[in-house]
Amino acid sequence: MKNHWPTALDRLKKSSYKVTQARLALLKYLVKNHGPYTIEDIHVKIGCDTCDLATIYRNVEVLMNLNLLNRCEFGDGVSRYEFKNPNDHHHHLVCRTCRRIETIDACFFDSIKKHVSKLGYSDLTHQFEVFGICPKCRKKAQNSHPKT
Amino acid sequence: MKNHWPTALDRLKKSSYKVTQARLALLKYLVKNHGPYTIEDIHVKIGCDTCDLATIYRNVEVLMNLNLLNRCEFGDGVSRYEFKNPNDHHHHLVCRTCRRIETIDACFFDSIKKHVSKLGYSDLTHQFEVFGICPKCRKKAQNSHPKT
DNA sequence: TTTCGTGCAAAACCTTTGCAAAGTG
DNA sequence: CACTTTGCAAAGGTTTTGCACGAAA
Repeated sequence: MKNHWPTALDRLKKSSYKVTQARLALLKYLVKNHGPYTIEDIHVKIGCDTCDLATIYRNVEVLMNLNLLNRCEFGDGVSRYEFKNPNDHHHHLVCRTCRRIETIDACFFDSIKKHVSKLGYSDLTHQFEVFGICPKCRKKAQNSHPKT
Repeated sequence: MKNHWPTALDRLKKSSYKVTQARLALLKYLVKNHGPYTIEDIHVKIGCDTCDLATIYRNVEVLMNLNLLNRCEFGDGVSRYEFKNPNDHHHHLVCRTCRRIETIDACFFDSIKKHVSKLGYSDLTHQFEVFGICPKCRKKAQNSHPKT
C-alpha cells in the first residue's frame, strides 16, 4: 500500500497556502486514518490543544480546495471528512441505527458519467452513500419487539 | 404520467397519523412539484400562514416514516425533500456555484447491491448526488478571470 | 516585514423541543 | 372525549465570522 503522505504534503507546499502546524496535524491524521471523521472527532484525536475547533473548520475547507479531502453527508446533520486517496476510491454503507460505517469498494460513477456529460458540467465529483440496518441492530430490534 | 396524489393520501389515511391541514398541504405540494425543496422553500411556497416552520419539520419526519419522501443532502448544511415517486427513481446533478439542480434519470444501485448484501444489511436506501460547475457558471468564471 | 493563519468569543444558522391551546377521529 | 397536532418561543448543536495577536515566507 502506497504511502500518500509525501504527495499530500507536496500539494500543500506547492499551493498558495502556508504550511502551518495545524494544517500538518490535520492532514497527517487524515492521511493515516481511514475515516470519515467529524470535525469534533478530529479535534479530539489530534489533541484538543493542537488547535482550535474553528481552525479545523477553516483548514478542512483549505484541504477541500486542494482536492485532498472528501466530504460525506450521512443525514445526521454533521459533515464527515476523509482523505481522498486516488488509489482507494470507495463509498459507504451506514447503519441507520448505530451509525457503524462499512466501506463499499465499488463505484458505478463511470457508467453514469455519460448521462451527465451531455449537460456540459465540468469538475465533476460525486457522493454515494448506502443506508441500512446492520445485522446486530436488526437482532436487537427483533428481541425488543418479539412477534409471539 | 400517473397522478400520485390518491395513493399518497391513502397511505397517510391508512397510517396511525392523523390527517391534518398542515400534512395535506405539505404532501400535496411535494406530490405536485418536483423539487427537492428545503423546509424554508416549502414554508414559503405553501404559504407561511398555512402552518409554522416547526410543523413542517415535524411533518417531514412523519412523511419520511411513511416512506413518502426522500431526503437529499447537497453538502450546504440544509436538507432538501422530494416526493418518493416509485415510477420516477432518479438522482441529482448540482452546480457547486449556483446550486442549480438537474435530474439524472439513471441509477446503477442494483449493480452495487450484491456488494452490499454480503454484509447482511437490511432496509437499504441510497443517496447519490453528482456535483459540478454548470456551463453558465463556468463562462462567468472565465470572464472574470481572463487568461490573457 | 508583509501577509496569512489562529484563538477566542460571539453570532449565525438550521433544527429540535416544551408546553398550553386547538384540532382530529 | 381521549389523544394527537400545532404555534410560539426558547434551547440545542453545528458551523461561521470579527478581530487582535502570532506565525510563516
